[in-house]
Amino acid sequence: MDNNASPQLESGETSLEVKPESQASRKRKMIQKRVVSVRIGENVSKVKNEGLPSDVWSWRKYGQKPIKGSPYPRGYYRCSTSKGCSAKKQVERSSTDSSMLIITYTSTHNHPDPAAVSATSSAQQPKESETKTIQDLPVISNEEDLLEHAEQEMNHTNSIVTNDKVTNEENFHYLQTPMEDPFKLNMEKHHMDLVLEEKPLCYATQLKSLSESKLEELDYFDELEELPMSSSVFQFTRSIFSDERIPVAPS
DNA sequence: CGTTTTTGACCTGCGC
DNA sequence: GCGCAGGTCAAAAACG
Repeated sequence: MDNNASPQLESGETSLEVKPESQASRKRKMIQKRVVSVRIGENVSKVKNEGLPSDVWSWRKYGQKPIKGSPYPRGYYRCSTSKGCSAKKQVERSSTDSSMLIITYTSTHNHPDPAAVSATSSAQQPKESETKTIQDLPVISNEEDLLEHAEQEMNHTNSIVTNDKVTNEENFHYLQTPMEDPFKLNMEKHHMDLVLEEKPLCYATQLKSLSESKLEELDYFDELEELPMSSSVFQFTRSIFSDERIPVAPS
């Protein structure tokens, strides 16, 4: 069906391997992954969306599997924005913190940012995709849904969860306040587009300066391999801005 | 009607 | 070599 053809070619599409050590200990192949930790805490009710800088894309769920160490299943999503796009992401809840969502991005988009594209066509939004696309989005309605799930399992709303060992590859994780549906982010396709406007702005303000110039570098490195950046801000920036904003030069 | 979600089966990689 | 676990595919159902 897909043009990708090969079924388990995941490892084949991306030759960039990251941290063989941590990955090796994990299992399976090691492709370039970006792990993002999102906290769905009490803010869920106030914060309406996202947290994922990459939800400007459309994702199609293609699988779900229960994870051994975690009581929560993991959802597998593929980019549906472009047919041949190999970008994928996995969404799962932290086994230790039910209020934490672990989103793992794999591969990169081989097509321009949908938001950027539309912006381009409109000859507007010269900016990136950080704060765009909000216009088409109505308003979130699934939030309630989300809340239900979130609240049910996370009545204890942790105040600040550190990214301890929460993840496996933990390339970099940053906490946000948004919410993502644990395993049914259908909203993503519908509402995620508008996302990033409220909270991201806060960071954007300061990060922007960084991102504007660093972003390029970051992306660049992203493609190369993980950067041993020590600055938390840096990491954060990367996560937010470069996560999926990878220009991906098809060359 | 077209697209996405759901769900079970199948495949692959790793550890023992 | 076997078993376990993770990741993906594919058919059917659901949804807009």
